[in-house]
Amino acid sequence: MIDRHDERVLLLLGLLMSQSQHGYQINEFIENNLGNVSLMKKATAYALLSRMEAEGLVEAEAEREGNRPTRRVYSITPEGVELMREMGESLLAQPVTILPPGEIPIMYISALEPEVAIRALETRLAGIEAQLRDLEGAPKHPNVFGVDLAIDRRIAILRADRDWFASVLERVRSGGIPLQGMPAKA
Amino acid sequence: MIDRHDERVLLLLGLLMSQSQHGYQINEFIENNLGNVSLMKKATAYALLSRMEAEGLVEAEAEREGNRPTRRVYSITPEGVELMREMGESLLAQPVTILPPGEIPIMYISALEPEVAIRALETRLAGIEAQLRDLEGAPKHPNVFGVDLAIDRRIAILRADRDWFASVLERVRSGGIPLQGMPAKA
DNA sequence: TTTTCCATGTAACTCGTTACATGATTTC
DNA sequence: GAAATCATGTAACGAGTTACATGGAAAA
Repeated sequence: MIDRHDERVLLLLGLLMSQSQHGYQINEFIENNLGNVSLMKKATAYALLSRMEAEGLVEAEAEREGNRPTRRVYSITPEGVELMREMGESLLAQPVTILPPGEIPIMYISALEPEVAIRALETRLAGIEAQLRDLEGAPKHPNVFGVDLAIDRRIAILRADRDWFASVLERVRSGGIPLQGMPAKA
Repeated sequence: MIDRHDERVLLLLGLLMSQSQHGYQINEFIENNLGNVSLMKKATAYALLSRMEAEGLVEAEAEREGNRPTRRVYSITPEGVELMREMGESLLAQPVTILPPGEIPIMYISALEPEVAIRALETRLAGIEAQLRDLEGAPKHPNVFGVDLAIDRRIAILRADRDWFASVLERVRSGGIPLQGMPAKA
């Protein structure tokens, strides 16, 4: 079972690999540049960083600039580099179960009235296309390792989803999927 | 923000729509037939059902067969039917953010040694193809509403993922994606 | 002068899972 | 006689999010 947790550790290690940073900085970067890749929140990042410090994956050095709040600048340790190497490989190799949200309402399409189903599917399609435009038009990060690559994958998946919904809509319109509405309670 | 929670309510309502059932029965059905669509666990189902009863979406009737443990047979109420109608439509219309797991290691592909990356990608591809075969060969549920439809969507998405990984592997092999391994720490 | 930015951290809460308790009964 | 099945439920735990506390500095 691999989950988001390991990926978050990997993400932090990777960010510290390119340069030593403090928590605030890391969180800003994630919010500003990686919104399409990770949803990790500030509190989680801070907590993970100090846990990783306890595990020896990173080490912190206090630093004060002017009289701004003291900041803890984290650097990756050799153990961290080693773990990143291992995780990078093993997580990449591991096929992940994509159980996309939104499967349940699909199961029950046939319980909807035809016009209702068609309207809902049209809305869904429009929404997916908006997401696609958003991703396709997202600012590029050519210098920041493979963010663009990761986004490219999301685009590929989204396109497949769009095409799938389009074909279902078509089938519903042409009566290929019989909709009977809600049957009376047994 | 729609999440898995609403979908679970919808799932339970839908299951009770086709027939009144008790918790154990529902859980068995999910485990045996809906493993590809929902991962909801027993304890969650039981808790949700009693919460839904408190909300008036379902009602329970105690029933004892022989001297087996008494079971609580749930039936959907008119309020439940109404909610299901609403949720079915709104959740279907709502585009969901697919933030597939596995994006982070992709970001860091370029930090791997070429042979390592290629090996990992090959493993990943093989794993995805295994998942695909598994889904494509999954037992059909022609009588159980749209399970097959939902699985069809997963297949479409998985195929896109497979193709994407295949093309990345190709690009890595041909040097289209430069891999430099881990840079020395700054 | 009030708001926003910097910077870290804690506390409360939500949601779901695992594991356990119970007790009779059929199966091995 | 031990183990799995039926049937429901509770308790403990884990992971992550929201919201808050703090306090100086810069910006509106």
